[in-house]
Amino acid sequence: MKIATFNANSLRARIEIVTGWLAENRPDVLCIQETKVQDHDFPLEAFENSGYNVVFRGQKKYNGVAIFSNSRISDVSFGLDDEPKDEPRLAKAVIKGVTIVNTYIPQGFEPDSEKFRYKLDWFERLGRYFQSHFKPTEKLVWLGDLNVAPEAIDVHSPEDLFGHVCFCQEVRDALKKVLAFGFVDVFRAHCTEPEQYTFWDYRANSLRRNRGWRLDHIMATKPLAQRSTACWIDKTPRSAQRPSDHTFLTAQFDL
DNA sequence: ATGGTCGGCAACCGA
Repeated sequence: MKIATFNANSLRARIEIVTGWLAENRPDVLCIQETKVQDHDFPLEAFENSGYNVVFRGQKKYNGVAIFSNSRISDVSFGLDDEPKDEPRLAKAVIKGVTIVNTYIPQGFEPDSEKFRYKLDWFERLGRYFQSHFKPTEKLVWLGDLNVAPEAIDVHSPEDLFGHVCFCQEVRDALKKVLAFGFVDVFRAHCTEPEQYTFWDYRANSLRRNRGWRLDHIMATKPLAQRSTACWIDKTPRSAQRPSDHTFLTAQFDL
């Protein structure tokens, strides 16, 4: 079973990238973040002949999540339990007996901002969400744009970025606390190499200089992680009309 | 050098 994640930064702007990648790679599940489309404008027609079902929740301009699958999608819900639920940031579903939680975690703006406090709270609330709905012994995947680089190896310049909202100690501790539920970082379980990035800022020519970050993740509970056989990063083709600043991250499970 | 570039969507916000 192949499970993948991609931050689209507008699904409509990158529809050919997504349909093309699906056709070529045929994952069982593809989770998307930052669809940036309201539900009544979701580009369903583009996927009509793709062989994929899709569930989604969006809003105007920002955020938005979607789950694609070539199998039946059941037990669908959106958002955290308490207010603000942030439905366009969390999609949950069960596919082939695996529970999928697809999140677009708030980016956090700057360390001294209200938005960063909101981000840290979001991790706390997500930790409670996992505790109250699931057990670490079940087949559960938490994936998406988590907006955290877990370790120094996961950013291009750890010394320079230590105060950043996606790398500072507070946010890494917040991530660790959620992972303590019983999640394994599937990519790192298979690859310990440095410079394995999933995101490059559009600004400052960061892709050319490989000034990247590993912010997109596939976390799996131990029983599931033990069955993972590979995990890899596909860069979106820069030759595409509209390339993306994020990659497709895929995990393969022997299920 | 504390900038830069995208996307949405119509003046800036968010990343």
